[in-house]
Amino acid sequence: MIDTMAKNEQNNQKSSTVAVDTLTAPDFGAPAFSPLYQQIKTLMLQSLQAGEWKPGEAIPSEMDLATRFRVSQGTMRKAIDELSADNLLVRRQGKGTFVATHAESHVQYRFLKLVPDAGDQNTEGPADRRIVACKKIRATAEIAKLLNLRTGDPVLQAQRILSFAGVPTILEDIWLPGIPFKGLTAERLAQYHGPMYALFETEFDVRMVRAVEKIRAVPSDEEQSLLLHIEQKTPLLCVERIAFTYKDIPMELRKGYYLTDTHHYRNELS
Amino acid sequence: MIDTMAKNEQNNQKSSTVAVDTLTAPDFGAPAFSPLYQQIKTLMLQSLQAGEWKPGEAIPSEMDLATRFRVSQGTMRKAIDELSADNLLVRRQGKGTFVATHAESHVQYRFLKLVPDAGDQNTEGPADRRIVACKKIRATAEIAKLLNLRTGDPVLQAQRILSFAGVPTILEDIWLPGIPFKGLTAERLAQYHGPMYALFETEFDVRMVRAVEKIRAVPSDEEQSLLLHIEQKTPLLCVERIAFTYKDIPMELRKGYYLTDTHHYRNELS
DNA sequence: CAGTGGTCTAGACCACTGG
DNA sequence: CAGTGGTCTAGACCACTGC
Repeated sequence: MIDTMAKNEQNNQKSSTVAVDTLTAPDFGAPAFSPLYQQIKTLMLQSLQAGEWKPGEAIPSEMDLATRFRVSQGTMRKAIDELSADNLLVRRQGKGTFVATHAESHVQYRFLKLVPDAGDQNTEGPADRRIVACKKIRATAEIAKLLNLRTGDPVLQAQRILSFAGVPTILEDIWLPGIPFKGLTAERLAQYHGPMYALFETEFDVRMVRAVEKIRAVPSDEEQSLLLHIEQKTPLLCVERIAFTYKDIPMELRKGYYLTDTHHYRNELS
Repeated sequence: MIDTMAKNEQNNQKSSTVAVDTLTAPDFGAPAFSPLYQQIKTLMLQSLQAGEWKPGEAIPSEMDLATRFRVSQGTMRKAIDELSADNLLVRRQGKGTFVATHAESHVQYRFLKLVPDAGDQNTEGPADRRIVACKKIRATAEIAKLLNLRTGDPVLQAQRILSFAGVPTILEDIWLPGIPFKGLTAERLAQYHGPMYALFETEFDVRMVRAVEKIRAVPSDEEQSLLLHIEQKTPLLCVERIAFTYKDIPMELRKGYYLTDTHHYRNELS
């Protein structure tokens, strides 16, 4: 019993916190209490961002990480739990914990919420992607603002069409910041088969982690009508997306125009 | 040390599981291992559904519940954590854990994702709700299917318009199963100021917990154009929602038509 | 079989709330 | 101040995976 008590007194919350406090920013005046697992989570995020573990790879075991950060398995676990809840990590019992990736994702399109009206989306083959255009431009004021750039900064603009069962259904305009995506060409985009975000991961070390979408109903203009083979002023679902990497840095602006006569945008609320 | 070992052997996972296994359904052939905290979660759900604690009320403390279910605080905590993650409970440090409600919700409209284009939605006053119609009908095949009823079952149909800053922006058709909402009238709907789901909670003991939405772009028809003061065939965001109570029972079908020239549907992906 | 994540416990102490 | 949720630990054992 005495032995047990001694242990508890040594390994209580305060002493453990001190052990890691040296790793956190000094708190000038602000108390800003931050639990241990939060600090660990931040450190893990930095490792992810720095590319210490690549998408799809396994990270060290809970015990190894707990030892590395000098915390208990429980605390390490809580940190991983949160990263897992944020879809940055994926746990697999008996195998390990892996860095989330857009490649081998169970659902091919993690961010595409358009599904066929007929329930079974498994009957639907993979989308046919066709690159229409891809060129280097300079950021307009609007694009610069949304991508956190300056007006005139280099930007890569692409346009593509996705068809389901041969029917053109989605028209997308995509803007990418020029620096991180230096070297991306229409050819590279066209020849790649698979989710675009998977290509971003492997070729440019850019991992899309989160996105915000603004959805509106708009009438199709002339260009859209031509490309999608529809009458002018057909109502389209306009989906404006900004996708972020780690640290909430915007890395893509995408304006999608969805034909919703055989498909719909599915959303869950809770 | 011997004392400690003895305790651990008594209070290990297996013996604790047995203590609660009597509360679970017998597992015919299927191993179907279910962790303790999951079983507790199920029991909590039943209490919530039975109305043992009303929306807005505090539930017993973690320790009390842990005692009641004969589990450790840690396990009880994990059960509550999950219910909290599902938005069924709300934890407030130092005060207690409360049953989630649509009334005193920090965000007035938990399920309404339409926000003004100009960032600051605080500048926008509360929506003006106007009931256009409310009558008892019999379920069509389509409505019956979506609400899990039989064709011809009694259904309450309502129509209303929401205006922001005096501008009619949302037109909604709502269908409710007749039995649980027996006694709901146009007058009651019209005189109530506040979220409709809050009224459902207090007057009919129906708590909306989850919803699925199908979103499309459609041209406005004649009726919609008149009610929203717009040209015919103006593109509208068609939002078809099915809202569920506990146990995934559908309790509302709602078809909303949103004008998206000054507002947009905001969605977060991760 | 060893290694990984997943569950459970007991106990201590911290942070926040309100009387 | 007592009561609540929140954090942390140490240690045990279970379930799953793959060699």
